[in-house]
Amino acid sequence: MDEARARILDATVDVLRRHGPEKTRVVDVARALGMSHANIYRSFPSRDALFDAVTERWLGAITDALRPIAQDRAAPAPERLERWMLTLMALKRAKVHDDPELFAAYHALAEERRGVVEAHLAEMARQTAAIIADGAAAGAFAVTDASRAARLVLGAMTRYHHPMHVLEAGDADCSEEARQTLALVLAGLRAGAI
Amino acid sequence: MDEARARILDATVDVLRRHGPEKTRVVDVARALGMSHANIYRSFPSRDALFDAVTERWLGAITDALRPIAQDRAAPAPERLERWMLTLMALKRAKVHDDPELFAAYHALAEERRGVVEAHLAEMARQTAAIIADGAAAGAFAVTDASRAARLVLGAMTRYHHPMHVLEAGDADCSEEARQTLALVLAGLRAGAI
DNA sequence: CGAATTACAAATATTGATATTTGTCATTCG
DNA sequence: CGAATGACAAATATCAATATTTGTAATTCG
Repeated sequence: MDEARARILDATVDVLRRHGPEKTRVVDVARALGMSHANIYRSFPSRDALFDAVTERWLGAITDALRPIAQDRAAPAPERLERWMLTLMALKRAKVHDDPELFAAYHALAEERRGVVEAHLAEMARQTAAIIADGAAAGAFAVTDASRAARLVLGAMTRYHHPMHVLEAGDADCSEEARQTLALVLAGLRAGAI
Repeated sequence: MDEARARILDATVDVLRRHGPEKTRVVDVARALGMSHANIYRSFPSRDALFDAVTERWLGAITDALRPIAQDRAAPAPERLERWMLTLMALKRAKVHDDPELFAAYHALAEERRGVVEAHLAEMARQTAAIIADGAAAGAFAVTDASRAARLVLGAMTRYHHPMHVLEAGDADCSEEARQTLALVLAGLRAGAI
């Protein structure tokens, strides 16, 4: 059953890549799998739910890749936060570079799935807050509310990780600019500017 | 002639407000003015040029409103930068609040007029750089390249002034969050983090 | 003579008749 | 009996015929 779900999700991504989200039909997905479309509804209650699941899996892969960095309590927080952020950017940039169509499809998909995206952003904030809390405990940051600081850091870096901006940047490498922006913000955290 | 252009621009904005950019026809604008559409082409070479002019005027009003702040060399740079940024946000928020349809129309319009938007962003960067340069001269910022610093500051604040994000935020007041983010960044500039 | 219009071809949008898709369910398959 | 399907009504999408709009140029208006 769960195996079936995964196969359907894979096929859906294939169709999305080729046709974009607007023109991806669940009949197309069924055809791609050589099954009747009714069979898809055994795994997913609706087209919307199928698309939600695709989006969730995509965003989940990102937070999964970042989690080890967020949890690597051995490394100093400022360095870890930089690594986390640059890895996030590199992940997205690689996706745009490898398959701009698919990235655009995923982005368009996510635009309409506010709930899924909110949950993703919450997890991103949780990971960032964990790093900042460690930094505060170690005396690297003069921060009392790690969650609030995390929200500020993610906000300040939106320009560099939001899919829309990543897509707009295309192949341009913004990592140096992002690194400098983060350096400014980290200096603020260190100095206890908030 | 220039008077005619202004009247046409006003009428275009009216139609845009009601119909959105997608469905705004130059025939509609002409009808709204009680003239033949051919007459519009005496003032603007094409529909595209008309829309460019509308966008330019909109964005110009914003930079015009901010310029006095950028040029107020009496005030200390950090304070001035904060005032500049919060004014920018307040301007946009007010526009969204007063007439969300129109703001969305302007935003959609701007999305397709890269050239006009680039020029606007360049002017924004120029104003920001002027403030930062003053701050550097006065010793408030440890910054050698004011233009680069300006780019970083605007990038870090994208989340708070980019029309798309402003539109998404709707009526929510992000100014406190923005103020804190800017405080972090300013601390970085003060500390010479770049 | 400058300001505006009507007239027009090419490009674009609208419409409504037709075909496809979505989601459900009773039925078949193994 | 669980897994999959075919058949179906309602909702959507497609498509081609029709109507509107764009941009130009020749013509009228004051």
